[in-house]
Amino acid sequence: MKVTIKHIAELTGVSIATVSKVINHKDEKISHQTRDRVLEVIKEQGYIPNRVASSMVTKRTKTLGLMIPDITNPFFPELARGVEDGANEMGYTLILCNSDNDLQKEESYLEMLQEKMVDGIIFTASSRRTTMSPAFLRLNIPVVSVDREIEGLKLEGKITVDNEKGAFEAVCYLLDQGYRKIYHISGPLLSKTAKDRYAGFLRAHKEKGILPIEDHLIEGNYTSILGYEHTIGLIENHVDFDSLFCGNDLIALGAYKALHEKNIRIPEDIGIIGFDDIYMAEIVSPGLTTVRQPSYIMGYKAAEMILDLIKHKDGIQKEWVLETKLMVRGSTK
Amino acid sequence: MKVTIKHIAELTGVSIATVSKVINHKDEKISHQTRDRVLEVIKEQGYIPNRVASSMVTKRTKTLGLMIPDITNPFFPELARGVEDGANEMGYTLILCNSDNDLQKEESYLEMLQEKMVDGIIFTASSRRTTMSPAFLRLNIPVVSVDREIEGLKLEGKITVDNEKGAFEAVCYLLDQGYRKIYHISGPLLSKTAKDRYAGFLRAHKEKGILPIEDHLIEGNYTSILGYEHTIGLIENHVDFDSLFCGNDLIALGAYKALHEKNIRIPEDIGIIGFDDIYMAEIVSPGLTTVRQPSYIMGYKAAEMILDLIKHKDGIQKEWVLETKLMVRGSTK
DNA sequence: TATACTTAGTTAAACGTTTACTTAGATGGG
DNA sequence: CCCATCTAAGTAAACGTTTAACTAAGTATA
Repeated sequence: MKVTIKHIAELTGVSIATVSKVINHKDEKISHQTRDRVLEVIKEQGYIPNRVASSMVTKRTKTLGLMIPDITNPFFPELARGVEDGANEMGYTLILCNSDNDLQKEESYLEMLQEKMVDGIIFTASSRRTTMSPAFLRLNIPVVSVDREIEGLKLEGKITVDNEKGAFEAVCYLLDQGYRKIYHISGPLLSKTAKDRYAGFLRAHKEKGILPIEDHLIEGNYTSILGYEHTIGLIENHVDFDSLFCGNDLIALGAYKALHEKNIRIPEDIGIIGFDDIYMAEIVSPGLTTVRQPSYIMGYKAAEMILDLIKHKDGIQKEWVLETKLMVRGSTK
Repeated sequence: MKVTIKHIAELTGVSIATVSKVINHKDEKISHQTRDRVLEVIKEQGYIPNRVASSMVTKRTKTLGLMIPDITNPFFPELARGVEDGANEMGYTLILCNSDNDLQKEESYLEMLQEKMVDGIIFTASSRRTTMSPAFLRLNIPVVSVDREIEGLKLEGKITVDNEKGAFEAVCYLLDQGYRKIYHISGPLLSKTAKDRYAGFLRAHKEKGILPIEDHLIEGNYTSILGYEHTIGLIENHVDFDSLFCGNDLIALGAYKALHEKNIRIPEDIGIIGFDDIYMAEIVSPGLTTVRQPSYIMGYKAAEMILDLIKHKDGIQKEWVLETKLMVRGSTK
């Protein structure tokens, strides 16, 4: 049978309240002798506190929910790691939810998390989500969104990156290097992220006076498969392009594959810029020039912020727009 | 204030037991009318059951712990996805723990998981773990180990891959293709996984009568950094080698980088084989020949197995040794 | 008509903690 | 010596469920 606080109390010859107090370091009013005796019995019995019982009364589970589209997408492990490290430092634990960009799955996970009484949720919205469901709005725990934002919704906290500016700088760089026929393979355009990156792409052209480029947009879905296929498409249709600004690195790596297959050189024939700076961007040859997102930091900050919200700290900054950084490597000349 | 089963009972005019029964579909003995009325009130009030409270009495949290070294290592997201999908199908939820191959962190997570009363733990041991701590042995919930096993320990369940055979086949393939000077950059050799792969490497040479190769082993740590550095080392020390059998794909990709930098062609000058078949193996150019591990399936099976163990199903298979598969791509001739 | 059985519930204990409140005894001040 | 204060505990309610045991009313059986 499992040993409980009650057993410890009996064995030590004190009340359970006393045991509870020493466990929780509320022991200013406990004498050294009793405290040491309790501690000794706890150790000898291998007592492990039952946190579900204490959650019952404290109404805190010390658990956070992390909802992301897919941990298998290389952008997310870093972010998840950041969240986990931040949470862990404060003694919190993380429930992982992969929504697969599926709104229904997202909803059902959201409900599960509420049932499990998590103290807060860190949320990277499905790229298909454009609005909030009633279930979401009914949520009475803090939520902070990371990376992707939902237009028109006020969440408690928000951590994003300046996607428009990041894209703008990347495309400016391409233009400055002399590339003139840039195509953009984007993510799904109903997500704000993809829209913002496209907006940066447009503004760069506008400011540099390079036009028209209306048909230089190809909508993808952030996967390397579509990156590959769209690039193959461009080549086989003899489209005249000299560079690719990809909505993320996965798309860019798909493009790499297509170009390699067609024996087109990077960056001599075609320049490529990605977005995210996933782990592989550096490993691949040539190294992928890309817009770095501080994904680990985003996760870490999200954890910090949600913990502050949970503790009702005030005066905290509830919105962070982090800076991107252009990482110039070998895929651009 | 949060709405509880008690409110629902009052509003409907029945006892809380009745409400509980309809919630849990133990309603054979409940009339249609009351059931519908209860359901209606539940909906209208937006009632969400408090699973912490029910865990208290059922002694089930419907939560699993997943302990892995690092979700940031591309091998693990797939595995984690498999676990999550398996767990989710049965209404279970996953607590993610990254041990960083740090025994102390592993211990403290283990304790946390016990405190949170998870119903079972899926465990990929730290590569540094060679023995089980008392905390681990005290565990009174099912544990299944995936991928890495701990020598001399009997866990309830075990899911592995035949690493020796996978390595054997890979190295045989290299030898069959005419490669004769194969170096092996391994993982940390105190892990059984790394040892087994090395054993396969040795056996292949033995069976093909190619010897001696005692000094063809370089110990790495499963990171691309060491893969890169060791390869650079080989080249700069003018070691005579014609191919690399890498302990995992990350090492192999590090080697890619080194070889590209030194303008050495793959596979013409140097052939490379990796292990795992991570996502990138296919994307990279040339495609990486590698030993595929069914990581998603391993995770999924682990989830299945632990759920069976939790339910005390008997007659279940408690040990799976899955097959690897050599994926021949462009990095070998 | 008495008895047994069925139906549709209700009652109350239990799960393992935390915590506000109480208490018994010791100490100190006037 | 009496009252107030302090110290080191103990008491018991509460958290929101589940579930075994009970019950009251109706129905079928002999």
